[in-house]
Amino acid sequence: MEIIIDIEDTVPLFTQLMDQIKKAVLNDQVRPGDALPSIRQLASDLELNNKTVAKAYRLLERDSVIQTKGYRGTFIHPDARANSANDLNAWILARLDKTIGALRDSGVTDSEIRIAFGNVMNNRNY
Amino acid sequence: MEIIIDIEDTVPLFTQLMDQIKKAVLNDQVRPGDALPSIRQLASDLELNNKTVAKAYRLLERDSVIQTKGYRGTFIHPDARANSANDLNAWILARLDKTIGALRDSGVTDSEIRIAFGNVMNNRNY
DNA sequence: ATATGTACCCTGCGTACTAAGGGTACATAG
DNA sequence: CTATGTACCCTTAGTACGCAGGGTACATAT
Repeated sequence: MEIIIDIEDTVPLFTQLMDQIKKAVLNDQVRPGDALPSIRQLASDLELNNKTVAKAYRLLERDSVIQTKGYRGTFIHPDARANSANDLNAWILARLDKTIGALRDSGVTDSEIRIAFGNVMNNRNY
Repeated sequence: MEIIIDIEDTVPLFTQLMDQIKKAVLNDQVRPGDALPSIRQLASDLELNNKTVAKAYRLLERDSVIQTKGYRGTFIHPDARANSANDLNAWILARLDKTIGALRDSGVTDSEIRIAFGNVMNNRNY
């Protein structure tokens, strides 16, 4: 599995990393159970910050593409193939688009939507 | 109808203005058909910018609390009482809270929600 | 000429977020 | 002692938005 990070790309580094790991899974370049480099190792190889790699790993684990086993390292998830094909962001977008579209159709301004959104995100639900 | 604007208040000026006009409607201090001051006149009286008053009027008209009749001026809407009792922002908040709560419950991070939200608001639905 | 709502240009200030990095520390298990 | 993931602390740069104001202009109708 060869990973290439382009720091000039507008795509965030952690996203580039996630995308390439998922791509490697889909292309059978890595298979369930295979070990991945440690966070620190990969960060060193790619000249990235530990936190950037850790972020990508954390999200990939949430999406069940990889599995971290504490001090034993990180491995490809048994269901990695199926889960790598999921486009979570597209799903989020569709859900939000539906709600926001309904608000806009009701004459609510974008400004009002943004303010209400900010309140919800900060748990100030009033 | 007496309107008092507190520029020290954290509540936005146009919101204070909207609130007080709606309150005057609910208290029967103004009635459907009554004329309101012109935008420029009210801005001058309250020492506000024309655009601030215009913004409040625009939103109040959208909410059918007032009616603007072009060069003839602005008047209280026939259904002003009922429409002044509506809390649009609470309704927006409830709609968004439902969608966002579902996303959060699915493990989506706030960061991801915010980014997707930004894309939807900018009609970059991809 | 005057007054109406409305639309557009521009500014400034405050706020809040993402992305990314630097550093330190911890419990775990070998 | 070493390596694992993880959790904090901090900073920096870039971006985007709300609110408010200043100014100019327009078609409308009296």
